[in-house]
Amino acid sequence: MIGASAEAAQRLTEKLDRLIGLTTIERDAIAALQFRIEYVPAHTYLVREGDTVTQCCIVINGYACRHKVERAGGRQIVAFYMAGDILNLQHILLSKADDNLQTTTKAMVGWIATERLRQLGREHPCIAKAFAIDVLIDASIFREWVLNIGRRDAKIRVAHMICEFIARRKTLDTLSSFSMTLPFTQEQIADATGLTAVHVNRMLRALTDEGAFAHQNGQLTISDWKKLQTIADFNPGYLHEAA
Amino acid sequence: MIGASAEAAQRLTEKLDRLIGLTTIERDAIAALQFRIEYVPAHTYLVREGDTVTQCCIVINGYACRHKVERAGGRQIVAFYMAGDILNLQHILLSKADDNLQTTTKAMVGWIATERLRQLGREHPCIAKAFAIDVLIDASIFREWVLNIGRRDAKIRVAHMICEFIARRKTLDTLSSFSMTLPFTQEQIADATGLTAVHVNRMLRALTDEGAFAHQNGQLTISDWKKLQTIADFNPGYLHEAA
DNA sequence: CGACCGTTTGATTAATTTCAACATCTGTGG
DNA sequence: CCACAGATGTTGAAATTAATCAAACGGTCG
Repeated sequence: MIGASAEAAQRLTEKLDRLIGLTTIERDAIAALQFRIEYVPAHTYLVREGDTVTQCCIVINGYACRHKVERAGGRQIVAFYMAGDILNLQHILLSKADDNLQTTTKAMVGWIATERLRQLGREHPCIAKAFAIDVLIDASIFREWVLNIGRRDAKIRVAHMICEFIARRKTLDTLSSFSMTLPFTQEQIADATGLTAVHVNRMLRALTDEGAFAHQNGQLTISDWKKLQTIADFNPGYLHEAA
Repeated sequence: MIGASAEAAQRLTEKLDRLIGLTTIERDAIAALQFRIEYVPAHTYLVREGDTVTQCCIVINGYACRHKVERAGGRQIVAFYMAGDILNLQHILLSKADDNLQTTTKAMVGWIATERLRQLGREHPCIAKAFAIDVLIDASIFREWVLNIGRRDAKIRVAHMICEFIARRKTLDTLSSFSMTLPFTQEQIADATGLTAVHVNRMLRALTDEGAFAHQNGQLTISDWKKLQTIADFNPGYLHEAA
């Protein structure tokens, strides 16, 4: 059993190590960071649009999302976050939040001053580089979402979003058949794909019918990962995973 | 009359200066950069998805876009670029292109090795910071596009996209009434908003009818900039312009 | 002039939303 | 342990939005 702050540091180390590889010195520097730990229920706002933000937030366990709201009240989720993800690295350089960060499940998160991360980046250029790469990959994902929502039909769109979630969680194992929990309500999938919950329900049904996957009670079973990716027009290049 | 490479440096200086303000030393460092100048026709590919990229490209005049294509052939423009914009700063850290860069009009562009920009960033941390801020603002714009395409109806979507273009071109003057050239075909607007050209045409008509703007031959006349922004649900905060 | 590209318009079709009802699951307090 | 309330999931029918198909119009360039 390690302390909660150490666990946050551990998650961050794993993530950055995956991105560029870390030396012992850099690992130690990250391990020395102090995170303020917070246990929050589902649907808790971590940052609101317009806030001036001086703390970065890392997910230790649970899930969170980033979303924006248009005038008529429609909500669009623009990103999902999971263990190890830093929600708002951008606040290292931009203080004003232009959207909302909210947990989607019960979660454990860690907070650390943006100034502390700036200092870390100055002292360890490779860590600064890893932060920058993380931001660039996020941007690449946003672009794929624009394509997904703008040009793919509802069924493929939902399948693609699920593929991306799986690809980001799986981290490297290459099983063709597996099972996992989908920690989203159909309404959250709808808000992420620009559809309605009702239509997402029908598309999940259609995907199940054609054997893309089986699902019940939020449990998703993939019998043929390659096939699902084909159905979803999913090509993971845009995730820029360490090969 | 200055040399073309110097003009590229000039545009870049203006842009970075707008983002964070530059010292004389930094300006001189940018002025010392050598750009390889290229005059290209409309619809020229500058980078293709899958390319390994070792040069960054800056627009000196004309317009370009970034786009992705889905399996069925649908094209989605995910960003527009104009004079002073660096198209692909991301290749300073990611070598693989995950989408296409293409001019939309005849254009003059300047190329410079990513390694040269990395060196510049190492020698001038403030320039590195300006690069990072530019990337972060781009990411913020992608997120707004996800919202725009995912949740706003066609008319507002088109109006919003036009507002963003105007806001990025206007740079600070606060006229309420003005006129400008829209350098896009209706098909390009369609590819950027996730609609068809036919429907864009009808939405432009509807916007004209309700007095959002007048337009003919690609010339756009705005009589009430505030009103257009209201119609478009356009709030420029996400552009993070230097206030 | 004629070909081509982009724009405009109308009619029809397809995809998705909306509305409404009901079913199922989950957590909580009695 | 059960009953209940609230949230989530499911289904059907109608309404709406946007796409598709098709044709004509307008300017531009060789």
